[in-house]
Amino acid sequence: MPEKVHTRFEDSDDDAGKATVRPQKKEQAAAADPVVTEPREKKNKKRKREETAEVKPNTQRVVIRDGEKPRAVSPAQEGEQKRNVKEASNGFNSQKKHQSKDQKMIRQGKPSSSLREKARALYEIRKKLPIFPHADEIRQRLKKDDVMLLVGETGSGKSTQIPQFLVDESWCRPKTVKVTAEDGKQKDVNVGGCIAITQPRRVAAISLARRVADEMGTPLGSSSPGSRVGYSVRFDTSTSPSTKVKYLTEGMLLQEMLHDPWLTKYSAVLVDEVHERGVNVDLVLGFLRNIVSGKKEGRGGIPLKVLAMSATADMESLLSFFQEGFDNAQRAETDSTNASDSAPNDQDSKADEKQRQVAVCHIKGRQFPVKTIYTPDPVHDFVDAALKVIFQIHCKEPMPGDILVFLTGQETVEALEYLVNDYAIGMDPALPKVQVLPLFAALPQAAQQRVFQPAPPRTRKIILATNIAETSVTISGIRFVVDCGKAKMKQFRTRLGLDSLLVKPISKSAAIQRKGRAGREAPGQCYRLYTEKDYLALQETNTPEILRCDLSQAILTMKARGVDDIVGFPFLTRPSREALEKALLQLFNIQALEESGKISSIGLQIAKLPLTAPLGRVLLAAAQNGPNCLLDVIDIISALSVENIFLNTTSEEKKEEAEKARRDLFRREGDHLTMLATVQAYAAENTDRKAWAERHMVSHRAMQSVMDVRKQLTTQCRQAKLLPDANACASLANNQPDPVLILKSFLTGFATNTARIIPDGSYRTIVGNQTVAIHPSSVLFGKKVEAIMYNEFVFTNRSYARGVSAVQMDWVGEVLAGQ
DNA sequence: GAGCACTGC
Repeated sequence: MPEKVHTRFEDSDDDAGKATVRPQKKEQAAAADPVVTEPREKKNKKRKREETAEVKPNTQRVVIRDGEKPRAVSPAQEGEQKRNVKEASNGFNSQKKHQSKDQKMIRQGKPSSSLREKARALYEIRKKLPIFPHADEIRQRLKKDDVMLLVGETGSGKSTQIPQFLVDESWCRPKTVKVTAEDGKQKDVNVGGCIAITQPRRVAAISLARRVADEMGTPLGSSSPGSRVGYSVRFDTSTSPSTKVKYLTEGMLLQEMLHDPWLTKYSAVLVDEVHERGVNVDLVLGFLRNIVSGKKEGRGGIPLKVLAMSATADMESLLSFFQEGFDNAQRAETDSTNASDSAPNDQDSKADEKQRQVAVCHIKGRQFPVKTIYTPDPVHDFVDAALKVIFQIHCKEPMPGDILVFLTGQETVEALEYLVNDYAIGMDPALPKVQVLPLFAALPQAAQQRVFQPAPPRTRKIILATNIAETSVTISGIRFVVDCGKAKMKQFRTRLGLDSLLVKPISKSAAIQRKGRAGREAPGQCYRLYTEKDYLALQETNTPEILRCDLSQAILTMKARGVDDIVGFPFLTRPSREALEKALLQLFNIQALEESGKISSIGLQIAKLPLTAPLGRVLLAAAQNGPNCLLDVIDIISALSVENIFLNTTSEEKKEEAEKARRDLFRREGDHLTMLATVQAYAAENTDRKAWAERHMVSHRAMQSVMDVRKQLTTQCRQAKLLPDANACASLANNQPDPVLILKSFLTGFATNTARIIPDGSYRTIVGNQTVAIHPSSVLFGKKVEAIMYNEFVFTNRSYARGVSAVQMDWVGEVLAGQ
């Protein structure tokens, strides 16, 4: 029989009970305070003593330099990150004379003395984190309840500390249970033993893992079989057989669920940065709710602890989300017990009731006060307003103190950059100098790095940034924030099937996040280029991505993980019926779903690929056309799945230069074959790829990602027997690409993304008859062909097709007829 | 005549 595991309480601590809650006024008020009452502190001390006594040498707690999670500096630094991780995991900081001894100990799974020392030093810093006094409270609550929600402001230390608080809890130990397999047979399954912490970004997952490994005095990831801390992100997984704490991206956890829907490896899943509300986090939360509120058959009944962590206080919706899951389950259970007429005994039903609570906990962050200054009147031109505020700050406020300005996009950043530099020329020479630094994603890597370098003496840095500085990048030295109150947002319009990229007001929580950037190191000031009234009228939180995007991938993800009834899936925010239906239809059109709505074998294959559903379909279609075609299509898809492989051309002369440099890569068939030529030329370059990229005005950084994706896709296609082994492929390498076969493969996934030319020379979509223009970045821009196929349909100033190739009407007809 | 930000065995 499966080991029956009910969550029981080893103690009925009133204190903990009070804190465990449905939303109660009292508790929230108490929790909002910076907390830490006398008695609790004493209790913690006692608990800590107990713990120290039972700590094994390699569980020694450790470290942290400051409260903030060790965010990497820029997403593009990832390559460097990887290298750093490798260095950290190979060499540590051990002195040479200790190395062999250390390595021996590491092989045995024991921390070296240098690791322990480092950990001990870090422990002193950890102790000062705001979260630290809450360790016992968090342990108590999770011992009792399966679900906990935690609001931990920036700098509270939640992402690094909580896994360490929990890793030695008794419920965190692996157990062997009997589980009924699909074939009806009973089999032994190991359940639990590891804690997963999800992150929205790869850099965060890796750097958190590195920090926590240091704190725990254990080597990182795959560097040693005894390593207790690891991470898993796309292209880079580093874990060991002893991994107890694993940082991973949300996408990676979803991927793991494809093979292990019950997450049997894990005793707990901590979902971090829930407030960012990407699609993946919503899916993860839905799946987790199903697990915690169900019977956990696949886990032999062993609970999975779930801790959702957020930086903003909006926990109401999450609370009712999980509570609703428990309530539904309770109701279903009561119904079935009543039906079978066997009344549960009192104790059990009481236990069940208590088990189905959701704990809530608030932790104050460590943040300096930031004064907010609003404009008295609405601002019409925020670039102009920002210019004035920048110089007002610069003239009035003492040094040091850099200024971070939030703008909407490259265009406004560059406009303001020009204005500030222009104005600075006439500035009083007695004033400190200014250094203007633009920061946006499309900026080349070297230019992005300048933002992190210290300014020359007597110089104030003025960083003009897009949203990239809101979450992805942390810059030190900022004391002043100027917030225009707007951001460019992507919104998928279901009815038109197009993405819009429009400037929209930000939410209150985004405004708070931006403001917070001024108070990381000292008290700061935030100048909002809008009125207080406007602020108060802002939407509370960001619109969840699931309401703003094409849902076909999300739905395929659900179907592939056994959710047949999409309408019955617990969405934290439910998308519109129209959006769901549109996505189902789209999946049906590419044969990923059967008519019944069940996932097809094609759909299952697509779901395993790290691609959007249409691109996955293209890959499978290409496989039907033989290995030659598949290899070429993989090259193109790889280029399509990274942002712009061609460098931006700002000036007119640069543009000409670029055209010249890329002439040999240009293909008249369109962007797809041009990308193929580029990827193949880059891959064939064996001496200096970086120089090659520079010569051709191609982004070396983007091409490195292309090669990563290409490798991943090739490996997966081999595993799926869609491609012969490497040797056989090598002999195909020199074959000439077949443009017709390649483009027809693409049409299988993109038949509805097609347009034909009309007599006035413009293009109209074949399905829907909407006007669409070829994007200026396309090699077909300004060209007139019978019909076009495109990967993206985007609205900015007008409707643009991006990723465009020329096709023939009869090819489109063939594919559409086939659907 | 134009490119918010993330992410995937």
